[in-house]
Amino acid sequence: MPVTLKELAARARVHPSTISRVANHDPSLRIAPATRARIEALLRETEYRPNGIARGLKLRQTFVLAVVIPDVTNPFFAALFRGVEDGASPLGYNVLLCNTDGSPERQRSHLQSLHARRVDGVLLASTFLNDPTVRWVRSQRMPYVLVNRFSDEGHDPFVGSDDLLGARLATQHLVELGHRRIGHLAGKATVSTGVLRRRGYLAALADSGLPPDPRLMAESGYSEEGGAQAAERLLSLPDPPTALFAVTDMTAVGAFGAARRMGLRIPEDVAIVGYNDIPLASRLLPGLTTVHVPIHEFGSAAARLLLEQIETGAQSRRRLVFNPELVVRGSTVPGADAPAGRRSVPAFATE
Amino acid sequence: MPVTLKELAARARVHPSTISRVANHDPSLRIAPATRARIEALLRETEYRPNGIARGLKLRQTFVLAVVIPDVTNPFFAALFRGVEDGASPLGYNVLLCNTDGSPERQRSHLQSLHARRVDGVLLASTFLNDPTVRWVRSQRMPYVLVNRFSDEGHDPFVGSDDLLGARLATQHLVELGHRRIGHLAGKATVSTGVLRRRGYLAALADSGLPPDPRLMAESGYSEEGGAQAAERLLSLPDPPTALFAVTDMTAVGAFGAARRMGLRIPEDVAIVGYNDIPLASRLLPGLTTVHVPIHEFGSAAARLLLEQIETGAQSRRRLVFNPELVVRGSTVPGADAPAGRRSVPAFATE
DNA sequence: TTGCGTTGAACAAACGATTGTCCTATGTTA
DNA sequence: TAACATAGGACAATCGTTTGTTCAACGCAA
Repeated sequence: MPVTLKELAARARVHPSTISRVANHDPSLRIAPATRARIEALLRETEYRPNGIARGLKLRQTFVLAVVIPDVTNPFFAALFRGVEDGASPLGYNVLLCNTDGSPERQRSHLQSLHARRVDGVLLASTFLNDPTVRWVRSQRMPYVLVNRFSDEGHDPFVGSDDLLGARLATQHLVELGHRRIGHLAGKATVSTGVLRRRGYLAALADSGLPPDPRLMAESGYSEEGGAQAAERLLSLPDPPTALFAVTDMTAVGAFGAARRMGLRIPEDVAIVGYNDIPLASRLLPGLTTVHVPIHEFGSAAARLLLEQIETGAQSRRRLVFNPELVVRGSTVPGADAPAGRRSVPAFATE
Repeated sequence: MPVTLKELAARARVHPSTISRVANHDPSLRIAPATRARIEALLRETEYRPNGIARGLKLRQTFVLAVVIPDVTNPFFAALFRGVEDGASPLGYNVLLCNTDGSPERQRSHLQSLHARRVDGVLLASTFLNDPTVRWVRSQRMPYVLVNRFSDEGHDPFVGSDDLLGARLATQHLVELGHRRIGHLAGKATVSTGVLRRRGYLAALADSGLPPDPRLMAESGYSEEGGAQAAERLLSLPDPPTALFAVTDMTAVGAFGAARRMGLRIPEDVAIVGYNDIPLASRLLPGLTTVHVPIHEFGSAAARLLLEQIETGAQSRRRLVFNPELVVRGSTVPGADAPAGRRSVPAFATE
């Protein structure tokens, strides 16, 4: 059993509060040098650490954050988590990780659990548009930040990238390469990234005077499996697309597999563009052309935003939107593998 | 502010303890049906959830576990974590994730923090041989399980695979393919997997009457970067190896890159074998021949072992050792990509 | 000697929940 | 009617810290 204040107090023949004050370096404490020395020796000797639970109860602060994501097995979210931990850990916070697998129910139950545990704040990267769980979190006045996906435009503290722009860049790139039939492996209509990237795709087509073709858009979700199925559907069309813009790198990876199984060459038979620039993207053969976003910074910036709210005790509405950048690799341009190490800077920050 | 027992008690005109008993379905509680109904209605109406902190203080149980790993960005550890969460979450536990980046100091400070927080138990997958931190954890009588790596032979509850056997299978496979100069991208001598896999490699060579060549062994660590460097060193030898056994899939991935940059064909110029069978392994081109271990099950089994200790309150010494299986893919045998979906079963469990 | 300012700590009330024990009305039995 | 169960809750201690307040003893000046 770890040592308690009371036990130390008994050994030092002082009151527990005195030990507490010495341990916490209370500046308002007046104490005889000898007593202080005795107590400090005892603290060192016993390696006393205050019971975090009791401390949390009294201080109403647990120094625990939580990250809620669909699946840490997805490299995007793993990197995101690292960003959060790297941002929060040096300040003494520990971070809980909760996977939802895209289930609203699981998201909800995780958040209720986190709330009951009195975590100091939550980072949400698994939310839907108009998400009831987000409304619940708001109503509980529990500090939170939305990451990558938003829920209700402009209502929440948010860190992410300009999805519309990113998707536009990606699609534009394909247009400029001469593609006329460009397919889209789309995210869900219930998720902001799905909607915005689709919109960016359509906007780029419109810019170029290309007519949108509903048959060239297939909802793939965000998994490799979904990407493979959707890609197979599109590529089996009588008049198949010559290029695909996938809502996500993992989706694009699925498309890679599907194209390979169908005996199609990349990029000669079908060019593929992804989104996020996860590490895997540059390791594919050919490299995956994709839209780079600073994933790790999403996490650390979100952590900062969250900690800021926790410290000030005030709900923030700051939105940090990074500028996405196109990274051209071999999956669209033969032999054009880009050098690694790009960076993004915040495009703009409102409020 | 979330509602407290005291507030509910005031509203229901009963004592807080009564509310508590109703909320917890205390079987020994005798109460008038009307009162019970009134309280239950109140509980539902206010969506009362007991303050987890206060509860933890009283019950001396937090329902929080922690997973300590080098880096969740590594797919192996991401999958491991999922296994743990999937095993623990249904029982009401939340899981903290701590990354050490292989630093003993960070590992130590994380564990001290976790201990002060009174987490119910810890899963350690970042330990070294003869790790002082493990000894400290033991001395604190904090429930723990070592995963994948062990520290002091047979002293700790452990879940992992038979590294010696796995490495032997891998190397044997290369021998059987006719390779005579087989290099090893070795893990660290301070980590059990590093030592055992190296030993397995040497054992397989010995079995085949092949003399070990110190120049064919290069310490690569466990990162892709390290694997690339070590591979480049070996492949630049005047008399380079025709095959490489990498301590880890990520190391092998690094070797892939290095070989490619040197203009070597895989497997014609150099065959490569990895270890762990992370999802990435089957997506490489050619697919990576590797030693399959049930990563997700490592996590869930370890969680079970940990929870068992927590429930019984007894330190366990059970060791769960899974049987590794060789998965042959294109990186050793041209065009031989294995079907996905292998399974391992526990080879044996001691004590 | 009285009074006052300091010094050096002790006291005690939280923070919210859990749980063993005690108390007070009823109703029942002899 | 006295004695006694029993039902239905109230009481209070406790988990380990933190922190505002109080208090005894001492030194010093008047």
